Amino acid sequence: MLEIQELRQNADGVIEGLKKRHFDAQPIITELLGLDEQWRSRKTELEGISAQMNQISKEIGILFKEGKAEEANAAKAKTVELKELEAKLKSEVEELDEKILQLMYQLPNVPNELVKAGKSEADNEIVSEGGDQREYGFEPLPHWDLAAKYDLIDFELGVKITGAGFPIYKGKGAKLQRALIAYFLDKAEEAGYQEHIPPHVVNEASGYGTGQLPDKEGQMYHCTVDNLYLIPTAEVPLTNIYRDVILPNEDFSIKITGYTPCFRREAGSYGKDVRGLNRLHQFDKVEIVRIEHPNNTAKALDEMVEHVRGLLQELGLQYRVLRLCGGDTGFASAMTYDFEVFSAAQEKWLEVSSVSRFDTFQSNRLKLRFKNADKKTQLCHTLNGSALALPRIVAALMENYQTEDGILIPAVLQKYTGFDKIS
RNA sequence: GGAGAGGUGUCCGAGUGGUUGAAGGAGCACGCCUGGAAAGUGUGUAUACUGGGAAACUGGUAUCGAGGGUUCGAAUCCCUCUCUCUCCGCCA
Repeated sequence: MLEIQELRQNADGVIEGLKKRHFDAQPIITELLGLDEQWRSRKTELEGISAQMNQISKEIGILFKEGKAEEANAAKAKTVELKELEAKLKSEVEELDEKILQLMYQLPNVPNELVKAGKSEADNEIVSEGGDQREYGFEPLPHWDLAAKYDLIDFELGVKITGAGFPIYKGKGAKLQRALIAYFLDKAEEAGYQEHIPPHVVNEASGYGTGQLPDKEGQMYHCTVDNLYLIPTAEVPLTNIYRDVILPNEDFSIKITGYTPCFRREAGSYGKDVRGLNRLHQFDKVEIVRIEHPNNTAKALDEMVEHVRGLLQELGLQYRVLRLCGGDTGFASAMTYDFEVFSAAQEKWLEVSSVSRFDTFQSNRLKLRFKNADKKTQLCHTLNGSALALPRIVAALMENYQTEDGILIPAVLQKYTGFDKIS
């Protein structure tokens, strides 16, 4: 959520910035500022009345203490009218509050200055590329065929147990998952991220904290009996660790990581790119999360991008890094880098990581702050990224490392898998 | 799941209707004291919104788990929810 102060002081800047998303904020912000002005005047009025009420109550207390019951009762009569007025103003203020909040929820984050305007993924900028395209010398199989051929992943069995999008990994397929998770976590730890194993279900407050609620409710599985949500990403529990936290000084840099399964309903996305591992309802991911002083955000983002790049390089995958254009950048993000690996067998790029800076957009909701040099509280910046999401990495590894008689395991993973080839 | 006890500031802990944003203590910060330190001593020590002020600062409002209610007035009384602890039951 944007900061209302920012809108008051720099409405034009926000409107201009949001144009890069092809988002016309003008009408919302105009309405918002009007409501805000009303809100402030009502609020001032209300507080004046409350002050009077408090004063009278105090006096009544003193009168009773002095035994002047009659005067006290007379004073009580004065409050009747004030009380009515107070109630009326209070409900008006609350109503305005709610309207303002609903409008605030509709405004996405303002893109960073480096972000180019654009409508869709077609406008994303490729900022770097690495790795070589694989030459096969035979007709490569897509991963779903390889999964069947070597009995690594059983999609149909998953359908029987749960439904589409919940595959069952078997044998070396399962071991490969475990190896990747361990490898990613070890690399994150090496880079200074502290490992956490968070809950895989979260409460409503956490959903609001990172912005999944109220809007993206349909994306999450909801356990209605207990009103808990299955996490769509570790970002939710990991970032919410710092909900309602005020860090004591400005000397901080928090780096945490965690592996979790992720659950996404993906409602309405059937039929497109859903084959095999490309889009699942449950998948594994190692996430990295940072909480930074605003001065350090740009550097932190670069470090995260380099971290992910390092993983893809070690895995020997052909990849490219995209800086998303305004229109493709997530609602809460100020700037996002996507990582894609090339699948020669599917002849397309697969998104395997997304690294974003949110600046104060999340921390405003989370009430995550620090004490600055002036002893004032100030919002922290949050960042997060996948390092990495497993399914498409698995798909790319299987496809790119296939030979005619098996699938090779990249050198960095062999100590985790215990085998160097699947055949 | 059943029964009971509780949730007060950074922490401990008072407080059962009235100048209580909240005693007291600890911790922390700054000052005094000291050759230096300890001890001692003084002051300060929540968050948000809003008004005034260039700022230091200052007026107001709200906040004692959350939300409602009673009352001129609620940390204190009533209701709902939630969390923690103890006992019983169940159980990996």
